[in-house]
Amino acid sequence: MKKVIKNLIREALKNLNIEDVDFVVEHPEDLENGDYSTNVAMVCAKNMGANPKELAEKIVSELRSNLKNSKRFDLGEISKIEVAGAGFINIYLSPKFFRGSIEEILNNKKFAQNHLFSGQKIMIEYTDPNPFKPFHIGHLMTNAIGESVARILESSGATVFRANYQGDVGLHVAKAIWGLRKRGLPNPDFSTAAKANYIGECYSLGAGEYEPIYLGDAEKESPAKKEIDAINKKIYDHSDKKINAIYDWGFKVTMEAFEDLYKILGTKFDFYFLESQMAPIGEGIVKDNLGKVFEESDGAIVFKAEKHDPKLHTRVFITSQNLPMYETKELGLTIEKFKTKPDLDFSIVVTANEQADYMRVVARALSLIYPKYTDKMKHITHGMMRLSSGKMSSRKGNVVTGELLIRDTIDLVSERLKDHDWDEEQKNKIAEQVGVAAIKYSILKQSISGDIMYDFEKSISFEGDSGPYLQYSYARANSVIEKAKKENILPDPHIQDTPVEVFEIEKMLYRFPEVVLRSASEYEPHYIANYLIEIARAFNSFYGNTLIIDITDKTSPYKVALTFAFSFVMKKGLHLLGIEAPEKM
RNA sequence: GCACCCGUAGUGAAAUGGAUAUCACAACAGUCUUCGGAACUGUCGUUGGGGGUUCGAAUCCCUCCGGGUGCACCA
Repeated sequence: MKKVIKNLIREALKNLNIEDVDFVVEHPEDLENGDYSTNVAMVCAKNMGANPKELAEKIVSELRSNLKNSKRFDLGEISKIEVAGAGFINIYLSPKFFRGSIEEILNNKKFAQNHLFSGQKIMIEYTDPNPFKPFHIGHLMTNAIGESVARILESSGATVFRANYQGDVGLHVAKAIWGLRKRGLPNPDFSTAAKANYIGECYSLGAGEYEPIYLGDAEKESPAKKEIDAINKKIYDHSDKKINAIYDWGFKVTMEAFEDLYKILGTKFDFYFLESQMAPIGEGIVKDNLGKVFEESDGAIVFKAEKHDPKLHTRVFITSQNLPMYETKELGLTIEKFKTKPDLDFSIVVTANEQADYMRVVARALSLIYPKYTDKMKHITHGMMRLSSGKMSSRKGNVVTGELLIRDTIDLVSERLKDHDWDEEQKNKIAEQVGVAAIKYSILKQSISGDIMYDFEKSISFEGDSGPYLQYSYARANSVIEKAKKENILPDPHIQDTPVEVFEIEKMLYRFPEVVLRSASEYEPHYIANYLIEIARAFNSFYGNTLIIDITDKTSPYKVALTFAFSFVMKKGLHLLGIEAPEKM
């Protein structure tokens, strides 16, 4: 439709002998100002030194006569063209157009899909929790964003591979194992989640004890540090059977606990990469390029990125102790991804924005070594989940674990569901879906770059601008459809008897594909979240003010069709956010 | 200190350089005979300060103020 309007205007300009210009056709913020609006008159007037309003009137009368005469454009889909404000031309679509769009939504299974990434293979890495450490709400944020972006890309024609990258070795593991030896292993009867939680506590204990002891101005190495460093060495060289046993047990428990969470969250990873396996690959790359890209400095191997870009800085890749840093493992990881899927068009990594600068340095090093990957790496950074009381750190133990947040939220939902006489299993399933929706929506409703304040008191919302509100409106539409079936009123979008009024909801549903396209091109799920809130509000308003099911009403089949179209778009939209749409709640 | 990101009602957010800056929460006032009140209808209230570019600025540029993150052997 947008293209049709643009062409119409171009033709009008040609007839009026006005030079073609760049102009925009967009949806005005307020539906009062039409369905589409253009600034063409203002742009032309500026070039010609003319009065924008007068010019707009001229263009409009030309448009009107073209619409009447042209066989190409007289589709009866435009009902009104007006000049408004400082010289805007507002275009109002006709009921015929809206009714056609409802039919399109009902009949076209591929409605809402676009071809932005058609045929492309994309790997997206997100979540990245570390075994032996808690799954905190930052991981929840990365997971929600990564999963949503993955689904949006799929809906734009891409084949997406989901990847997870986990730190299975390193000091954090030694700290957790030190804590486990101090406190003993947990009760074997504990659930997987409780065991994982226990391991997280042991990690915090070890991390706390590892810190130096402060004595006035001086500081002293803690006795635990030596022990933890010794454990760390044994983990690397697998020399201690007892430690190996604890390691294998702890690794299995935490990975299983993560897997349980992914299931609740609706993520299924295709590939798992482990840091310990990336390290030797990265080391090989660094050593092969020593003297070319990397250089020695104070015994370490570094990359002086500022030589290539003054905004970048030097980073150590291999320490003076000959240990590979995270940077080196990241090199190995990227290469390994392209080795796993050689026909990958590009590879996306999703992390918090604190990693933005260092990723730029790594990407620079990589593109010097493998120029062919330069345009195939994309880093998406998001804001941080933060507490009112400063930065969250699993080292300090002041974390809200993701598992705890999910469980508490689900409990809240269960409380509200307890009066329904559905069976327990169904209730639990719905509570899970609604709880996850509340959490995910609170993350995805805003632009990914912003930080999210997590407030213990307010927690998660279920009303108004919330995930459950979206699900509620879907469930409501669904129950209307159920009732229509019973009354034997079949949805029919193209009957002659349609309501005189065009509802707000009709004016919004046809815009869904544009919203998805924009979300895909900017990697920003929040456009979809905002759009869904708008249509949910419009539908609830329609529902509240109109009787949909009414045998005596000839327009009832159309209203049922409209309800169908809404429920289709809502379900699809929720899916793109990684949120389930329960039939009832 | 240097680099990057960010300042929008009491709170959380939205807004391709476009119109009277949008939405929710909170607060206040209504709706409860129709299909699910996790709802609907209203009221209230906002672009950190100062310059500039533009027909037009929350948006672009400069500057000041305030916040966050990163900056050599952690991940």
